[in-house]
Amino acid sequence: MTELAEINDSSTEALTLADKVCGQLVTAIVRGDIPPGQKISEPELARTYGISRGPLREAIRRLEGLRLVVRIPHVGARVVSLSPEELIEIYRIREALEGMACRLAADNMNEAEIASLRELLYQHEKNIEQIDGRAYFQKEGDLDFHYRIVQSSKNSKLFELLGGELYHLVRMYRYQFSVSKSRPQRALKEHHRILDAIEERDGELAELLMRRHISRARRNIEERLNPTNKEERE
Amino acid sequence: MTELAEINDSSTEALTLADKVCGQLVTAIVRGDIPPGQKISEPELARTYGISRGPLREAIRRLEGLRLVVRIPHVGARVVSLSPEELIEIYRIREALEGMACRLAADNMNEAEIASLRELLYQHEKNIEQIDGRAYFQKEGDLDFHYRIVQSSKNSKLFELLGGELYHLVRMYRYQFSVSKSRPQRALKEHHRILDAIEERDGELAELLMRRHISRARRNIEERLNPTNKEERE
DNA sequence: TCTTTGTGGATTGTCGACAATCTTGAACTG
DNA sequence: CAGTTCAAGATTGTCGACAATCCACAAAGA
Repeated sequence: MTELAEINDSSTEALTLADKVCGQLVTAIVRGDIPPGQKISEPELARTYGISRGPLREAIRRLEGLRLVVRIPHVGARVVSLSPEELIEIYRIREALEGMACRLAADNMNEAEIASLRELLYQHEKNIEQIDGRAYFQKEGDLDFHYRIVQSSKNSKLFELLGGELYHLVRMYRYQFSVSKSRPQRALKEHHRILDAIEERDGELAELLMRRHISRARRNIEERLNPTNKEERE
Repeated sequence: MTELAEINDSSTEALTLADKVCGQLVTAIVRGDIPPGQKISEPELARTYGISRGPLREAIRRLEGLRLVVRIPHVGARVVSLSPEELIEIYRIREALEGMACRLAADNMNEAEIASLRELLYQHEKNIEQIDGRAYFQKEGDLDFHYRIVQSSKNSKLFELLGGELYHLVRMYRYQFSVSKSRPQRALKEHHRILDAIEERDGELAELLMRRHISRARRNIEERLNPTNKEERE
């Protein structure tokens, strides 16, 4: 977990209470400490985090913007619970957007960034070998790769979209379904190929490979959720 | 302006004050009543809308999530001011996402929706003929068309993304640069063609046409912002 | 017994006041 | 005269209390 932090606990910054608690809530929700569908009680949470209800409410409003909670006026907020369909939808969106990001990254990524990203992949390789069975770090590691590609696309709006709401939802899903360790070696190989294409400034190929990569992950999920009927729409 | 309302004033609903003011602020910002870059003073706005600072702050937090304001802790919030580059970025994202939405819409739109959308286009036609010069309604009208396509894609996450933050920014741009009346007839023709493709359930063609449509709009903007250097990257 | 209604409790929404921080302008010094 | 420091004012952040709304459960009636 490197830049993925973004909004996180352990903040010695000049952040406001609401921002700090918002970050803590994000990680709590993503990790499943607050399970999907659970009601969010303002008084209870306020006591838990030792703050007043004012900042807490602002934090919840921000979580709403991140699509991590759903709020109903005069009733309360609940942690979002992704349906399988919505999860697939997200992956289809990622396919389109990250494919685009990859193409842009091939144009805009500088040598240092490429080298640094390659280094990251080598570290993932070591992690996979070491912990083997429970590919725990790989989970966030994979997202790190994707995150940095998007970042290197130098398209700030794309970065906001993918790095903002979509990634938190994907992270949440990964933690809770613990889908990973499914195919770390293969995924890593695909990452290397994608980076190869970027290094050669072949944006078209990079986009194609990234789309395939995410598409495979999506089909992987679809099979896992629908183990019976093997024939998909294509 | 039909469904585009979404969050709006004139709400007799059981909405909370914060939600109502949030909607009012959205339209105020989109229409330029609060110009880009302007500082948002909490006490002043609270007096203006006749509410306390509490709900107002929550509304601002939501605007932050919609990317309509940028907030700096302990300093304050400012209305976002889009750079030309960011605007182009948004159009590139729309190209990818709405293209995808169009493909999905070709599969998932039912006959009634298609007929209704066709009707909308006829109304636009009449509007254009009537007011001719100042194609005012067409501005929101165009967005209505796009909005409904996205809606009919039946991909809820896609709808959230495009209907949420991206559209408000596009609407804001349209109002402020008043770029429209540029090519209403041509745009309308393209809309009809897109709908034709959807009617024939030709998702591939529908996607292609939508991408071209948005791409043209983007190039239109690029020329307007960079009138001198005619040679673009392609 | 099932439905309906009403009341009690709890939760959400709103407000005004206080504390912490930033900004601005003037006074002071080199 | 330029640059720095500091203090006053204003603004943002936080809190606790009150009002409005919803929910659950119990009691009454059909």
